Amino acid sequence: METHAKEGIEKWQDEQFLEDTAELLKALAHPSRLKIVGFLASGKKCVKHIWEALDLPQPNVSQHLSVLRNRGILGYKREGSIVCYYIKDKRVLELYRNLTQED
Amino acid sequence: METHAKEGIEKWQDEQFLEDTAELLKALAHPSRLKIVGFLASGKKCVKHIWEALDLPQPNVSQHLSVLRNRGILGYKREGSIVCYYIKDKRVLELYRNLTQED
DNA sequence: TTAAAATATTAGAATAGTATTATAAATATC
DNA sequence: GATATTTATAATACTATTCTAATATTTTAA
Repeated sequence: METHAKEGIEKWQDEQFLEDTAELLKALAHPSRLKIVGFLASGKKCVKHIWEALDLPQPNVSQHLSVLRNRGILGYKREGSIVCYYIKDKRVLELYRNLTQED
Repeated sequence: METHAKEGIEKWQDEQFLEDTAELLKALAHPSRLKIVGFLASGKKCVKHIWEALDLPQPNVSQHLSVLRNRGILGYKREGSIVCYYIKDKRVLELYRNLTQED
């Protein structure tokens, strides 16, 4: 009576887990993308607000947003002429809090 | 009466934090390195044991170990002719557990 | 001191990630 | 429709990462 297919297998033996998780971490493993995630941790923000607040060139931010969006970390919503991004993957919020907490 | 220098500043505004954290994540953001960390999560292991258990070429593992070691994630101890690695950075254990916990 | 075992390093080619610049697309306003 | 604003995409040059194969280093034991 197995309730899960991979019961008893350690996570590090699950190649799918390793690849997916590495992809997730890779997406976060850049100062600017981490900055974006940190900025979005307090809520949804529009693109212009993001690149102005973070003091980064607009196309650069747009590219980083697309990395985060394509890996399912961010979601977005068009609101008229502006586009607003938010953190979609709850695990990422947890991870970010984990990384920012003082020891 | 400030007890910390950077009080009141959000973490995402701290460029040093962003760079350090991105480096940490980058070191973990590879399937084989994640696999090594997962294997070491249960305790110290010697190099041969690592590359045999993980079914990876010896020089490859050695290179990955050096990445993890250089970034302070792993520590090691020579014991006679063999070298044993262990997880030195406690944050990484927390991160790994965070990543492996089921939702 | 030589040989074997364990681990590390190096060199090279292939691939991937990045910033910058320029341009395109979508929407809103006039 | 013309124009301004916002965001995305493309092209390029540059740098970094990765794997593989070969070789070096360290330790132990014969």
